[in-house]
Amino acid sequence: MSNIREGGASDASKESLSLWFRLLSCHAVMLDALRRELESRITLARFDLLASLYREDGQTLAGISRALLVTAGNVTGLVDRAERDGVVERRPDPADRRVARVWLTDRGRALIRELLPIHAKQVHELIGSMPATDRKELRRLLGGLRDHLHAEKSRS
Amino acid sequence: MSNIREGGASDASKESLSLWFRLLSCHAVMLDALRRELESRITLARFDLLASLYREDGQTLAGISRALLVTAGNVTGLVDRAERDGVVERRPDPADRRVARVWLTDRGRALIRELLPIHAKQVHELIGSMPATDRKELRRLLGGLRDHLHAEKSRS
DNA sequence: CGCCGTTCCTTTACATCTCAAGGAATCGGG
DNA sequence: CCCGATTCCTTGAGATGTAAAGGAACGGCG
Repeated sequence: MSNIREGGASDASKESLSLWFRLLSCHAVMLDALRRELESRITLARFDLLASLYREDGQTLAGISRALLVTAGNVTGLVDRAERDGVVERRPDPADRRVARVWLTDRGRALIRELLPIHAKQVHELIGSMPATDRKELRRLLGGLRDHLHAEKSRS
Repeated sequence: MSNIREGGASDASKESLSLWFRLLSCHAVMLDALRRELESRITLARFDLLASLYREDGQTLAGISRALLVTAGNVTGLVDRAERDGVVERRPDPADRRVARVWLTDRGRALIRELLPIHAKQVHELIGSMPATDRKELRRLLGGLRDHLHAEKSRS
């Protein structure tokens, strides 16, 4: 009704901002708690790397970059350090000499197998205190937002 | 009903994990879009710093650390670089010689005044494509989760 | 075959972030 | 007043992240 013209944020815009701040806040607090839980064993970035490889071993660096939503340059360093510490290894792709595929070592697989349930438990402890109804609804709406965002992104 | 004993994640735990992954995904995609919009003018971390000071000028480093949910050591460097670039300045606190308070310079204030509406507009463009009803509900539920998380944190 | 555009990975420079340790100043209780 | 605990900030090492540039390999097309 009002705020058709500019000159300050509209109510809808303020509401979106508030939603975004709340999402940021939830994200930061949860990350912090998860970091504390796993930090003595592994960093969060490496956890994400190993979890992604556990889901699909032998991914290319470019694939990992897309899966983890980080730049390719970042993945190079992440894999370097993980390889140095003996939890993954690069192997050449026989069909394409540009490509390096990354595989879990036995140690890496054992580590991520051990940590995944701890991580899941921690996430559930953080979120589980919400009423089940709200949790279901929140999950549904976040899925909707995620889909909207992806649609938005592919448009540009 | 089932999954009382362990041996794989329970349904509720899987649901929590899924919720968390969706939140992570929304966070990453939105941050990426926001970064692209502002990146030629300012980094996101500095934007957060200036926005926080614009809301309340003359905060202490410890206060900024709490407001931005980052470590004190990080704030030192962030303020160092912002000061080097002339958008903020440290001034001693007359009542407590341990404390350095951070103030926006005129340039810093002009910059954040210019960027805030751009940022708000961008956030609303990203989120606004959701149905208004869902948006309101999502905002409400994120508020609930945030409060649950804070309650959880203060317990430990 | 030969060239051109694309994809894949790495490298560089730099900003951001954490944790841990430490120095300086304040505060509170003897 | 003095001393121990706490608070505030900085420093240092190292991991994580981005953007940008560049080398190497692939693939298609004339």
